[in-house]
Amino acid sequence: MANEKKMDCVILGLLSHEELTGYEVKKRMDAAIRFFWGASYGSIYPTLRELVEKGLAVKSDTAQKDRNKITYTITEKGRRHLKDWLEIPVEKDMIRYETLLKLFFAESAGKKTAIGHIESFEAKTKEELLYLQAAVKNLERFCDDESAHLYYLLTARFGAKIYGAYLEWCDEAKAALKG
Amino acid sequence: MANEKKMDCVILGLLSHEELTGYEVKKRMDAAIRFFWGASYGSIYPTLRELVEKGLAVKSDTAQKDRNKITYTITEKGRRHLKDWLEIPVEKDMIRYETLLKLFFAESAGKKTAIGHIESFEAKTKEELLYLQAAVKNLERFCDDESAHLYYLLTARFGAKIYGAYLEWCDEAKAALKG
DNA sequence: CAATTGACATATCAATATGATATATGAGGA
DNA sequence: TCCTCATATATCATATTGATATGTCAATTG
Repeated sequence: MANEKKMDCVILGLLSHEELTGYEVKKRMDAAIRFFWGASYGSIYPTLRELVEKGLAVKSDTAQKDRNKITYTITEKGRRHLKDWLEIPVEKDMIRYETLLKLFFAESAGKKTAIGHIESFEAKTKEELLYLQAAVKNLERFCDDESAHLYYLLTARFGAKIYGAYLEWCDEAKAALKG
Repeated sequence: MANEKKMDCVILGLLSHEELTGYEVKKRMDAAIRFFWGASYGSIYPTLRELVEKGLAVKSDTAQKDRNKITYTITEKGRRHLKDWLEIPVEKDMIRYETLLKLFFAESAGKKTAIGHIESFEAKTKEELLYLQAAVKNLERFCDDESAHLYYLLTARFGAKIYGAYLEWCDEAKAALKG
Protein backbone atom coordinates (compact mmCIF):
# COMPACT_ATOMS: atom_id res chain seq x y z
CA MET A 1 0.00 0.00 0.00
CA ALA A 2 2.84 2.37 -0.80
CA ASN A 3 2.29 3.45 -4.39
CA GLU A 4 -1.20 4.84 -4.52
CA LYS A 5 -1.71 6.73 -7.73
CA LYS A 6 -1.63 10.35 -6.74
CA MET A 7 -4.41 11.53 -9.03
CA ASP A 8 -6.70 8.89 -7.51
CA CYS A 9 -6.10 10.34 -4.07
CA VAL A 10 -6.53 13.99 -5.04
CA ILE A 11 -9.89 13.27 -6.62
CA LEU A 12 -10.95 11.02 -3.75
CA GLY A 13 -10.03 13.88 -1.43
CA LEU A 14 -12.31 16.25 -3.27
CA LEU A 15 -15.06 13.62 -3.36
CA SER A 16 -14.65 13.16 0.40
CA HIS A 17 -15.97 16.71 0.78
CA GLU A 18 -18.88 16.49 -1.69
CA GLU A 19 -20.07 14.55 -4.70
CA LEU A 20 -18.89 16.03 -7.95
CA THR A 21 -18.88 15.75 -11.73
CA GLY A 22 -15.59 15.66 -13.62
CA TYR A 23 -16.13 19.24 -14.63
CA GLU A 24 -16.69 20.27 -11.03
CA VAL A 25 -13.56 18.40 -9.93
CA LYS A 26 -11.61 20.60 -12.31
CA LYS A 27 -13.34 23.70 -11.01
CA ARG A 28 -12.53 22.86 -7.39
CA MET A 29 -8.90 22.35 -8.32
CA ASP A 30 -8.76 25.62 -10.19
CA ALA A 31 -10.27 27.41 -7.22
CA ALA A 32 -9.26 26.22 -3.76
CA ILE A 33 -6.09 24.30 -4.53
CA ARG A 34 -4.77 25.84 -7.71
CA PHE A 35 -1.72 27.34 -6.04
CA PHE A 36 -0.41 23.96 -4.90
CA TRP A 37 -1.94 21.41 -7.23
CA GLY A 38 -3.44 21.07 -10.67
CA ALA A 39 -4.77 18.56 -13.16
CA SER A 40 -6.13 18.50 -16.67
CA TYR A 41 -9.30 16.93 -18.01
CA GLY A 42 -7.11 14.42 -19.73
CA SER A 43 -6.30 12.91 -16.37
CA ILE A 44 -9.49 13.68 -14.47
CA TYR A 45 -11.98 11.80 -16.66
CA PRO A 46 -9.91 8.62 -17.05
CA THR A 47 -9.15 8.65 -13.32
CA LEU A 48 -12.85 8.93 -12.44
CA ARG A 49 -13.57 5.90 -14.60
CA GLU A 50 -10.78 3.99 -12.85
CA LEU A 51 -12.07 4.96 -9.41
CA VAL A 52 -15.40 3.36 -10.30
CA GLU A 53 -13.67 0.25 -11.68
CA LYS A 54 -11.73 -0.09 -8.42
CA GLY A 55 -14.84 0.42 -6.33
CA LEU A 56 -13.52 3.62 -4.76
CA ALA A 57 -16.35 5.75 -6.16
CA VAL A 58 -19.77 5.22 -7.74
CA LYS A 59 -21.53 6.97 -10.57
CA SER A 60 -24.85 8.56 -9.74
CA ASP A 61 -27.21 7.88 -12.61
CA THR A 62 -28.82 11.25 -12.71
CA ALA A 63 -30.21 10.30 -16.09
CA GLN A 64 -33.59 11.73 -15.16
CA LYS A 65 -32.64 15.33 -14.57
CA ASP A 66 -29.50 16.34 -16.43
CA ARG A 67 -28.93 13.95 -19.27
CA ASN A 68 -25.32 14.86 -19.86
CA LYS A 69 -24.07 14.91 -16.30
CA ILE A 70 -22.29 12.16 -14.40
CA THR A 71 -21.93 12.68 -10.68
CA TYR A 72 -19.38 10.68 -8.69
CA THR A 73 -19.70 9.75 -5.03
CA ILE A 74 -16.95 8.32 -2.83
CA THR A 75 -17.54 4.84 -1.33
CA GLU A 76 -16.48 3.51 2.07
CA LYS A 77 -13.63 1.69 0.33
CA GLY A 78 -12.69 4.99 -1.25
CA ARG A 79 -12.61 6.71 2.15
CA ARG A 80 -10.38 3.98 3.51
CA HIS A 81 -8.08 4.28 0.51
CA LEU A 82 -7.86 8.03 1.02
CA LYS A 83 -7.14 7.64 4.72
CA ASP A 84 -4.37 5.10 4.01
CA TRP A 85 -2.75 7.51 1.61
CA LEU A 86 -3.04 10.40 4.03
CA GLU A 87 -1.23 8.37 6.71
CA ILE A 88 1.84 7.54 4.65
CA PRO A 89 4.69 10.06 4.40
CA VAL A 90 4.84 12.62 1.62
CA GLU A 91 6.94 11.33 -1.24
CA LYS A 92 7.83 14.47 -3.11
CA ASP A 93 6.99 18.12 -3.22
CA MET A 94 7.74 19.14 -6.74
CA ILE A 95 8.13 22.67 -7.89
CA ARG A 96 8.70 24.11 -11.33
CA TYR A 97 9.22 27.81 -11.50
CA GLU A 98 9.77 28.56 -15.14
CA THR A 99 10.37 32.13 -14.02
CA LEU A 100 13.38 31.12 -11.94
CA LEU A 101 14.66 28.96 -14.75
CA LYS A 102 14.65 31.90 -17.15
CA LEU A 103 16.29 34.03 -14.51
CA PHE A 104 18.97 31.44 -13.82
CA PHE A 105 19.99 31.45 -17.49
CA ALA A 106 19.40 35.16 -17.99
CA GLU A 107 23.04 35.92 -18.68
CA SER A 108 22.32 34.81 -22.26
CA ALA A 109 19.54 37.37 -22.58
CA GLY A 110 20.50 40.34 -20.44
CA LYS A 111 19.25 42.24 -17.42
CA LYS A 112 16.33 43.87 -19.18
CA THR A 113 14.82 40.50 -20.01
CA ALA A 114 15.46 39.28 -16.48
CA ILE A 115 13.70 42.28 -14.99
CA GLY A 116 10.79 41.76 -17.36
CA HIS A 117 10.26 38.22 -16.13
CA ILE A 118 10.44 39.32 -12.52
CA GLU A 119 7.85 42.01 -13.17
CA SER A 120 5.33 39.64 -14.74
CA PHE A 121 5.90 37.20 -11.92
CA GLU A 122 5.26 40.05 -9.51
CA ALA A 123 2.03 41.04 -11.24
CA LYS A 124 0.66 37.49 -11.22
CA THR A 125 1.70 37.06 -7.60
CA LYS A 126 -0.02 40.26 -6.46
CA GLU A 127 -3.28 39.13 -8.00
CA GLU A 128 -3.08 35.70 -6.40
CA LEU A 129 -2.16 37.20 -3.06
CA LEU A 130 -5.31 39.32 -3.02
CA TYR A 131 -7.40 36.22 -3.67
CA LEU A 132 -5.62 34.27 -0.94
CA GLN A 133 -5.85 37.06 1.63
CA ALA A 134 -9.59 37.29 1.00
CA ALA A 135 -9.87 33.51 1.40
CA VAL A 136 -7.97 33.63 4.69
CA LYS A 137 -10.20 36.39 6.08
CA ASN A 138 -13.32 34.54 5.03
CA LEU A 139 -12.20 31.23 6.47
CA GLU A 140 -11.09 32.75 9.77
CA ARG A 141 -14.64 33.94 10.25
CA PHE A 142 -16.34 30.62 9.53
CA CYS A 143 -13.78 28.20 10.78
CA ASP A 144 -14.70 26.12 13.79
CA ASP A 145 -11.99 23.95 15.16
CA GLU A 146 -12.75 20.54 13.71
CA SER A 147 -14.15 21.08 10.24
CA ALA A 148 -12.44 20.72 6.91
CA HIS A 149 -12.36 24.52 6.84
CA LEU A 150 -9.51 24.48 9.34
CA TYR A 151 -7.30 22.67 6.86
CA TYR A 152 -8.42 24.86 4.03
CA LEU A 153 -7.48 27.85 6.18
CA LEU A 154 -4.01 26.47 6.89
CA THR A 155 -3.28 25.97 3.20
CA ALA A 156 -4.62 29.42 2.36
CA ARG A 157 -2.35 30.91 5.03
CA PHE A 158 0.54 29.01 3.49
CA GLY A 159 -0.25 30.57 0.13
CA ALA A 160 -0.59 34.05 1.58
CA LYS A 161 2.67 33.68 3.46
CA ILE A 162 4.76 32.50 0.52
CA TYR A 163 3.20 34.86 -1.99
CA GLY A 164 4.14 37.63 0.38
CA ALA A 165 7.70 36.31 0.43
CA TYR A 166 7.69 36.20 -3.39
CA LEU A 167 6.86 39.90 -3.50
CA GLU A 168 9.62 40.80 -1.04
CA TRP A 169 12.06 38.87 -3.22
CA CYS A 170 10.81 40.58 -6.37
CA ASP A 171 11.69 43.98 -4.91
CA GLU A 172 15.12 42.84 -3.80
CA ALA A 173 15.90 41.10 -7.07
CA LYS A 174 14.84 44.08 -9.15
CA ALA A 175 16.97 46.34 -6.97
CA ALA A 176 19.98 44.04 -7.39
CA LEU A 177 19.58 44.11 -11.17
CA LYS A 178 18.96 47.84 -11.44
CA GLY A 179 21.33 49.11 -8.76
CA MET B 1 8.72 30.24 -32.20
CA ALA B 2 6.28 30.02 -29.31
CA ASN B 3 6.29 26.41 -28.23
CA GLU B 4 9.90 25.54 -27.61
CA LYS B 5 10.11 22.25 -25.77
CA LYS B 6 10.97 23.16 -22.22
CA MET B 7 13.41 20.36 -21.57
CA ASP B 8 15.36 21.43 -24.67
CA CYS B 9 15.80 24.88 -23.20
CA VAL B 10 16.75 23.79 -19.69
CA ILE B 11 19.49 21.59 -21.02
CA LEU B 12 20.64 24.23 -23.50
CA GLY B 13 20.80 26.64 -20.58
CA LEU B 14 23.10 24.33 -18.68
CA LEU B 15 25.18 23.73 -21.80
CA SER B 16 25.46 27.51 -22.26
CA HIS B 17 27.50 27.55 -19.05
CA GLU B 18 29.76 24.56 -19.79
CA GLU B 19 29.90 21.41 -21.87
CA LEU B 20 28.42 18.43 -20.09
CA THR B 21 27.59 14.75 -20.30
CA GLY B 22 24.04 13.55 -19.67
CA TYR B 23 25.09 12.39 -16.25
CA GLU B 24 26.55 15.78 -15.44
CA VAL B 25 23.39 17.52 -16.67
CA LYS B 26 21.48 15.55 -14.05
CA LYS B 27 24.04 16.43 -11.39
CA ARG B 28 23.82 20.16 -12.14
CA MET B 29 20.04 19.97 -11.90
CA ASP B 30 20.20 18.11 -8.62
CA ALA B 31 22.61 20.68 -7.23
CA ALA B 32 22.09 24.29 -8.29
CA ILE B 33 18.49 24.21 -9.50
CA ARG B 34 16.90 21.34 -7.65
CA PHE B 35 14.61 23.55 -5.61
CA PHE B 36 12.90 24.99 -8.68
CA TRP B 37 13.39 22.44 -11.45
CA GLY B 38 14.09 18.78 -11.99
CA ALA B 39 14.34 16.12 -14.66
CA SER B 40 14.92 12.39 -14.89
CA TYR B 41 17.39 10.47 -17.04
CA GLY B 42 14.42 9.27 -19.03
CA SER B 43 14.00 12.76 -20.41
CA ILE B 44 17.61 13.96 -20.35
CA TYR B 45 19.18 11.37 -22.64
CA PRO B 46 16.49 11.44 -25.32
CA THR B 47 16.52 15.24 -25.24
CA LEU B 48 20.29 15.36 -25.74
CA ARG B 49 19.93 13.15 -28.78
CA GLU B 50 17.24 15.45 -30.15
CA LEU B 51 19.36 18.55 -29.55
CA VAL B 52 22.05 17.02 -31.76
CA GLU B 53 19.49 16.09 -34.43
CA LYS B 54 18.21 19.67 -34.43
CA GLY B 55 21.73 21.08 -34.60
CA LEU B 56 21.43 22.84 -31.26
CA ALA B 57 24.28 20.86 -29.70
CA VAL B 58 27.13 18.64 -30.86
CA LYS B 59 28.60 15.49 -29.42
CA SER B 60 32.26 15.60 -28.55
CA ASP B 61 33.79 12.33 -29.62
CA THR B 62 35.97 11.83 -26.60
CA ALA B 63 36.42 8.26 -27.74
CA GLN B 64 40.15 8.46 -27.11
CA LYS B 65 40.09 9.16 -23.38
CA ASP B 66 36.94 7.95 -21.72
CA ARG B 67 35.37 5.35 -23.88
CA ASN B 68 31.94 5.51 -22.26
CA LYS B 69 31.47 9.23 -22.05
CA ILE B 70 29.57 11.50 -24.42
CA THR B 71 30.11 15.20 -23.92
CA TYR B 72 27.66 17.70 -25.42
CA THR B 73 28.51 21.23 -26.48
CA ILE B 74 26.04 23.97 -27.39
CA THR B 75 26.19 25.35 -30.94
CA GLU B 76 25.62 28.92 -32.12
CA LYS B 77 22.18 27.84 -33.29
CA GLY B 78 21.61 26.41 -29.83
CA ARG B 79 22.54 29.73 -28.22
CA ARG B 80 20.13 31.57 -30.48
CA HIS B 81 17.39 29.08 -29.64
CA LEU B 82 18.04 29.56 -25.93
CA LYS B 83 18.00 33.32 -26.25
CA ASP B 84 14.71 33.23 -28.18
CA TRP B 85 13.15 31.17 -25.44
CA LEU B 86 14.50 33.44 -22.73
CA GLU B 87 12.88 36.45 -24.41
CA ILE B 88 9.34 35.07 -24.58
CA PRO B 89 7.08 35.35 -21.52
CA VAL B 90 6.89 32.62 -18.92
CA GLU B 91 4.04 30.26 -19.68
CA LYS B 92 3.44 28.52 -16.40
CA ASP B 93 4.96 28.18 -12.99
CA MET B 94 3.74 24.87 -11.75
CA ILE B 95 3.84 23.79 -8.19
CA ARG B 96 2.90 20.52 -6.56
CA TYR B 97 3.11 20.43 -2.81
CA GLU B 98 2.02 16.95 -1.87
CA THR B 99 2.38 18.12 1.72
CA LEU B 100 -0.29 20.78 1.27
CA LEU B 101 -2.51 18.32 -0.51
CA LYS B 102 -2.40 15.92 2.41
CA LEU B 103 -3.01 18.79 4.76
CA PHE B 104 -5.96 20.05 2.75
CA PHE B 105 -7.66 16.68 3.06
CA ALA B 106 -6.45 15.99 6.59
CA GLU B 107 -9.94 16.04 8.07
CA SER B 108 -10.19 12.41 6.94
CA ALA B 109 -7.06 11.49 8.90
CA GLY B 110 -6.97 13.74 11.95
CA LYS B 111 -4.77 16.41 13.48
CA LYS B 112 -1.99 14.06 14.54
CA THR B 113 -1.38 13.01 10.94
CA ALA B 114 -1.54 16.62 9.81
CA ILE B 115 1.05 17.68 12.36
CA GLY B 116 3.26 14.78 11.32
CA HIS B 117 3.29 15.93 7.71
CA ILE B 118 4.06 19.49 8.74
CA GLU B 119 6.95 18.29 10.87
CA SER B 120 8.59 16.28 8.09
CA PHE B 121 8.11 19.20 5.74
CA GLU B 122 9.78 21.38 8.35
CA ALA B 123 12.75 19.02 8.69
CA LYS B 124 13.33 18.81 4.94
CA THR B 125 12.97 22.58 4.65
CA LYS B 126 15.50 23.28 7.40
CA GLU B 127 18.09 21.14 5.67
CA GLU B 128 17.54 22.80 2.31
CA LEU B 129 17.61 26.23 3.88
CA LEU B 130 21.09 25.60 5.33
CA TYR B 131 22.33 24.61 1.90
CA LEU B 132 20.77 27.65 0.28
CA GLN B 133 22.07 30.07 2.87
CA ALA B 134 25.57 28.71 2.38
CA ALA B 135 25.16 29.10 -1.40
CA VAL B 136 24.04 32.70 -0.98
CA LYS B 137 27.00 33.56 1.24
CA ASN B 138 29.40 31.94 -1.16
CA LEU B 139 27.95 33.63 -4.21
CA GLU B 140 27.86 37.05 -2.60
CA ARG B 141 31.60 36.80 -2.17
CA PHE B 142 32.40 35.80 -5.74
CA CYS B 143 29.72 37.59 -7.62
CA ASP B 144 30.78 40.40 -9.92
CA ASP B 145 28.00 42.34 -11.52
CA GLU B 146 27.76 40.81 -14.96
CA SER B 147 28.54 37.12 -14.66
CA ALA B 148 26.16 34.19 -14.58
CA HIS B 149 26.83 34.08 -10.84
CA LEU B 150 24.60 37.09 -10.36
CA TYR B 151 21.61 35.15 -11.63
CA TYR B 152 22.56 32.11 -9.64
CA LEU B 153 22.69 34.35 -6.57
CA LEU B 154 19.23 35.77 -7.24
CA THR B 155 17.69 32.31 -7.50
CA ALA B 156 19.49 31.16 -4.35
CA ARG B 157 18.15 34.20 -2.52
CA PHE B 158 14.70 33.32 -3.76
CA GLY B 159 15.10 29.84 -2.31
CA ALA B 160 16.41 31.13 1.00
CA LYS B 161 13.58 33.63 1.24
CA ILE B 162 10.75 31.20 0.59
CA TYR B 163 12.23 28.39 2.64
CA GLY B 164 12.37 30.87 5.50
CA ALA B 165 8.70 31.65 4.90
CA TYR B 166 7.91 27.91 4.89
CA LEU B 167 9.42 27.59 8.36
CA GLU B 168 7.45 30.52 9.74
CA TRP B 169 4.30 28.93 8.40
CA CYS B 170 5.20 25.55 9.91
CA ASP B 171 5.33 27.12 13.36
CA GLU B 172 2.03 28.92 12.92
CA ALA B 173 0.30 25.89 11.46
CA LYS B 174 1.49 23.59 14.21
CA ALA B 175 0.33 26.13 16.80
CA ALA B 176 -3.09 26.36 15.16
CA LEU B 177 -3.47 22.58 15.24
CA LYS B 178 -2.20 22.13 18.77
CA GLY B 179 -3.66 25.22 20.43
C1' DC C 1 -36.74 37.57 -31.64
C1' DA C 2 -32.70 35.68 -33.56
C1' DA C 3 -27.92 35.34 -33.06
C1' DT C 4 -24.02 34.94 -30.52
C1' DT C 5 -21.29 34.32 -26.66
C1' DG C 6 -19.82 31.98 -22.65
C1' DA C 7 -20.44 28.51 -18.97
C1' DC C 8 -21.35 23.71 -18.45
C1' DA C 9 -20.05 18.98 -19.54
C1' DT C 10 -17.64 14.86 -21.38
C1' DA C 11 -14.09 12.82 -23.96
C1' DT C 12 -9.85 11.58 -26.62
C1' DC C 13 -4.96 11.72 -28.14
C1' DA C 14 -0.26 12.86 -29.49
C1' DA C 15 3.53 14.52 -27.20
C1' DT C 16 5.99 14.53 -23.11
C1' DA C 17 7.93 13.27 -18.53
C1' DT C 18 8.53 10.31 -14.62
C1' DG C 19 10.36 6.68 -11.91
C1' DA C 20 12.11 2.38 -12.02
C1' DT C 21 15.19 -0.60 -13.77
C1' DA C 22 19.19 -2.62 -16.34
C1' DT C 23 23.90 -2.60 -17.50
C1' DA C 24 28.72 -1.69 -17.17
C1' DT C 25 33.22 0.54 -15.81
C1' DG C 26 36.69 2.55 -12.81
C1' DA C 27 38.49 4.10 -8.32
C1' DG C 28 39.31 3.53 -3.55
C1' DG C 29 39.18 1.30 0.73
C1' DA C 30 39.07 -2.86 3.77
C1' DT D 1 40.99 -9.52 -3.74
C1' DC D 2 36.51 -8.14 -2.93
C1' DC D 3 33.12 -4.86 -2.21
C1' DT D 4 31.03 -0.58 -2.57
C1' DC D 5 30.16 3.72 -4.55
C1' DA D 6 30.33 7.27 -8.12
C1' DT D 7 30.32 7.54 -12.92
C1' DA D 8 27.83 6.83 -17.19
C1' DT D 9 24.27 5.54 -20.68
C1' DA D 10 19.94 3.74 -21.87
C1' DT D 11 15.08 1.99 -22.10
C1' DC D 12 10.16 1.40 -20.98
C1' DA D 13 5.61 1.12 -18.87
C1' DT D 14 2.85 4.31 -16.87
C1' DA D 15 1.14 8.95 -15.93
C1' DT D 16 0.11 13.62 -17.35
C1' DT D 17 -0.37 17.62 -20.12
C1' DG D 18 -2.29 20.66 -23.38
C1' DA D 19 -4.88 20.82 -27.26
C1' DT D 20 -8.79 19.75 -29.47
C1' DA D 21 -13.55 18.05 -30.53
C1' DT D 22 -18.29 17.96 -29.59
C1' DG D 23 -22.51 19.32 -27.82
C1' DT D 24 -26.13 21.58 -24.56
C1' DC D 25 -28.14 25.32 -22.18
C1' DA D 26 -28.77 30.12 -20.44
C1' DA D 27 -28.12 34.82 -20.93
C1' DT D 28 -27.03 38.84 -23.30
C1' DT D 29 -27.14 41.86 -27.21
C1' DG D 30 -28.12 43.70 -31.89
